[in-house]
Amino acid sequence: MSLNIFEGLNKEQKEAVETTEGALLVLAGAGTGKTKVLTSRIVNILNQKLANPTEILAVTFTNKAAKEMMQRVEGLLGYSANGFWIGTFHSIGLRILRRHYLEAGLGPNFTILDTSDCESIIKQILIEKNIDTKKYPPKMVADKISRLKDRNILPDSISNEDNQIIGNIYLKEIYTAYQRQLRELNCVDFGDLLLLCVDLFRQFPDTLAHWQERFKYIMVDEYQDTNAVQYLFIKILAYKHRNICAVGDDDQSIYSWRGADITNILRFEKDFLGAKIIRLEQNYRSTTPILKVASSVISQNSDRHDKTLWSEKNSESNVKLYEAFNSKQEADFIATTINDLIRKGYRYNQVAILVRSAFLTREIEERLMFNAVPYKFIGGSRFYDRLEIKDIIAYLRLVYQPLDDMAYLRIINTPKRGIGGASLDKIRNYARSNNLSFYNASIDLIGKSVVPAKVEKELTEFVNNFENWKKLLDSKSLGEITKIVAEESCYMEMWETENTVEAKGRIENIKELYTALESFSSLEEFLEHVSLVSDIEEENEDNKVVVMTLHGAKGLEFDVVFLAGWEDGIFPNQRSLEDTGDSGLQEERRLAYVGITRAKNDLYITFARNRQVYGNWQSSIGSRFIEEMNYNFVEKLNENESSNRAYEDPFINKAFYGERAKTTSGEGFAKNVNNIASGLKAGVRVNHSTMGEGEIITINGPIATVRFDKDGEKKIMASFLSVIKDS
DNA sequence: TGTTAACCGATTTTT
DNA sequence: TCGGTTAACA
Repeated sequence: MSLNIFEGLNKEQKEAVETTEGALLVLAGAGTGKTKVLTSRIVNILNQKLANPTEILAVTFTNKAAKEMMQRVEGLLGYSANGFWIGTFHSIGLRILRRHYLEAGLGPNFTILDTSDCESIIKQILIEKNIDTKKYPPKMVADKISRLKDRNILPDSISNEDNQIIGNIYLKEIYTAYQRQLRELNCVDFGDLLLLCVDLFRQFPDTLAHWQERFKYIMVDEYQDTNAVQYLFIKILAYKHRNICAVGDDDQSIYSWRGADITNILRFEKDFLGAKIIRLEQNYRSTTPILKVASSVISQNSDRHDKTLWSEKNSESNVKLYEAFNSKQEADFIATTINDLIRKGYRYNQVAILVRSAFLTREIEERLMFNAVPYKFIGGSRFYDRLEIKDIIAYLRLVYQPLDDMAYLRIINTPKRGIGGASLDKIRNYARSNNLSFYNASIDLIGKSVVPAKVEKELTEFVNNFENWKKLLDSKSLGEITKIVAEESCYMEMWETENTVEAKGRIENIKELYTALESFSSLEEFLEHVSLVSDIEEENEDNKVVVMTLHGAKGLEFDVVFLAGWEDGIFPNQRSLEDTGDSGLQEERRLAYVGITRAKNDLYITFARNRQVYGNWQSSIGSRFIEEMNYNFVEKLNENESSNRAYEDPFINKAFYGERAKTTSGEGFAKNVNNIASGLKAGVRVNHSTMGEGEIITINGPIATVRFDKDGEKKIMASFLSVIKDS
């Protein structure tokens, strides 16, 4: 057993596995076998008896990655890895918080709120503070707080710069109120899972010492995606033994907008002095042409660890580039090409279509359907996020924890029980003044005639139901209990009476939930799973083409990949450039790199010169990333085809085939092509849905300066303007 | 309290 | 264009 873990490892991989002591950064390019290194390394440490399984901490970002690591370790060891500290950052944080909940200022059995729960709390706070939620959407504010948490900033330590004004008050006030509210509800959000851990370590040195002592070896996967808190969490824990191994690829850092800080990986050597760096550059996934194209694009980025992937998989087949006249033609090309591939012996599930934004899949899906290509879209709404599932889970949460006001509020009037805003206000007041949860207040209120008799009757039934359901916990399985809950609450009936296709789907989902529940041994375990895991395990190995966003494809590989919608403005995404300038462009480029390196054998890149966006046609030019590709390895599929030259605009053709203004933020004529095609230019009278009519003064790419008849000069998004035709 | 009409706004989403 | 949210009604 102990000998064969080195079998099949290349020199660098072997070195990484053998380097157990000190700080080690493994720069693992796409497809270079990083999981293999991590798992072999864990097993090597165990084999050498350097540590017990519980003294090794291995953190990942996704449950999927954690699960895979677990399974591969088990495969190498030959026994179960249950009890190993292999998990996502959040699940590890949770494990620690559960043990130290009092020190962390939490109650027992605290619950984890999802993003939408958090947003509704923020919304409540904004309304209470008289802030216009149209001007300051709760989602935006929640996002700001979440980013602060990513950076290890609690309300007290917020800097002046970060303490923005929201309406008439400071962000700090909202953040403080939010945290107070979470604690009152005995809840944490995702950010808290790590933030509170780090804070706990800061406040309780003994507790920290215990964990520092314990974890002799620490490993971090996808290090390029760590945020400041995660970095701190790891760094603090590694302080005692100083054995930290980070594995990642700065070129695949694509989550900065979620707080990931690429500088963590870029400055690893400075943070961990004496750190060793090992580069894994041999790629076992893609053919040489694919890697050449990937390298040529990513090498345009300035802020990166230099490395070059190579492969022994040579191929005659270059990367294929297809230019479509419009998005329909692009989608048809993809669908018919897939059908050709199937005829050549490929299976549907070897093929993936990846796009920058989810809206791009709409037309593709339509043409796939038209051309009878079976597909599945991955990403969309997650199982546990579905309305009906969240409702049922709210019932279960309230069975488990009567203090859970969020759950109560969600379902008290679902299905309709005639308990609306007015009655709820009375319950809320009673609960507040008696310091009770909504549920307990409801129990108290029965017989007090505070609420109308009809409401009181409904409340009685509601409470009685819950008391009965609680009694079932010991005698029945979770699936059975849930079925009883769904039926006795009349929740199922609500959908059954609707009798639409949609309602039928919801009923199916709920039934699927019954089944899924059977694999959990306790309600507690299930509720924890729901909070930290986004989806029910998908075991279906359907033979279908996969359609998803580039972000969703990270970590996956396919024989054939189609990268669609490579148009400037769409990819790289306009907003990304506007918001974050050059660093935004670099991240988009990394996204391109991630997309390209998903392909094992065949890669198709497509773009459409005309595309319908939000109902109106937009003209675009090819993505600048296309021009960055090494053309020795690119085959233009329709270079001389004249049939799709219906849109013969010499200006646009020049923009695509000729030189382009070399700017990072996309200024210059290239981006104005869209505007010119839609008739937007200086001097033209335009209409804006809220500002009314006005005249364009200047226009630069997506931003137009317009003198409005009513409000004077304003900068406005060009896409929101429509040309007024003179009569 | 519940239903309908207009209105706005619109990337990416591992936990 | 489309879907989610709000404001106005019945």
